[in-house]
Amino acid sequence: MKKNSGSNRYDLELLFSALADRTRLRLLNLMGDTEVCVCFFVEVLGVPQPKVSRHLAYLRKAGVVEARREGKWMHYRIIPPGDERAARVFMEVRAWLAEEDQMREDRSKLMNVCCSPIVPLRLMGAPKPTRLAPEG
Amino acid sequence: MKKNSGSNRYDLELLFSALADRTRLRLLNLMGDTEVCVCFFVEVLGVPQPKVSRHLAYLRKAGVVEARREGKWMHYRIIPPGDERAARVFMEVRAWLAEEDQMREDRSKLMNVCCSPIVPLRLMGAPKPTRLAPEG
DNA sequence: AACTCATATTCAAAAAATCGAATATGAGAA
DNA sequence: TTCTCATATTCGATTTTTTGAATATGAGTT
Repeated sequence: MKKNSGSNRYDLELLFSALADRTRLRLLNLMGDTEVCVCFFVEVLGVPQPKVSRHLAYLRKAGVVEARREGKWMHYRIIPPGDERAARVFMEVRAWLAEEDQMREDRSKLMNVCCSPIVPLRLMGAPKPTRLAPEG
Repeated sequence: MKKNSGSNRYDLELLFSALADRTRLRLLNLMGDTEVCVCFFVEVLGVPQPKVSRHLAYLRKAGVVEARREGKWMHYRIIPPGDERAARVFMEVRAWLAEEDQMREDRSKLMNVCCSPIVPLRLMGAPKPTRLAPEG
């Protein structure tokens, strides 16, 4: 991955590189405005766990998500960029994302997986996605 | 370069891949709302001509710029995406771009090069950047 | 036709990104 | 401590992207 040059406030290419990959876009879309446990990403996207982990690390290094540990589980959430311009772009991108068919499907799959009474083996006892407090 | 999958209206990754490169961002920034001749890109960015040409081709394939021939010169201009979401993101990105130091420098260098009475050899007789008509 | 000039393309090498497979880490349970 | 489970990281291989150098194209000029 590219390094953040740090010359200006926010690295444009770093952000766009982060957004230039389907798996990472799907991860961001799933986070939406909730904090999501890694195991749900693996379940919903149906990709190998190390792959999910690697892409989450990429997003972390790009500064767009943050992780929180809870026991053995890790929760990821989006952190909007501090820079105003960057934040606006990022917001628009997420709104755009949300309209794509695959992204819609992913979100409804997440809904099913976490709200259904029949829980997949993999997710027994996993902490469900929790809506984040509106910023303020 | 990635291919446009065509499933949905506009390919997100294709756009972000196009934006995930310094040279291409600088080219877009220089175009702003004017049509610019390739020779000016070469002069202002100070990079080899084939490199400029290749990146312009990339932007063309990504559908964000269009070329117009005028004799032996080629003019490039930005074409905002047809999709409303995409257009908004793209607009925000350009506004953000314009605030970066390097981008500012590039633009002022372009100003100097095309308005100064002392024209570099390379640009003798080259058609100057022309402001595009406001869309409508 | 031949020549010049601006731009585009090809080519092979270098650099970077991505991947699956295996392994490491680190927290809780026993 | 050892064991298990969720997640992270490393490894080497594959694929993709980017590059400089050389060459091709294509329009005007002579």
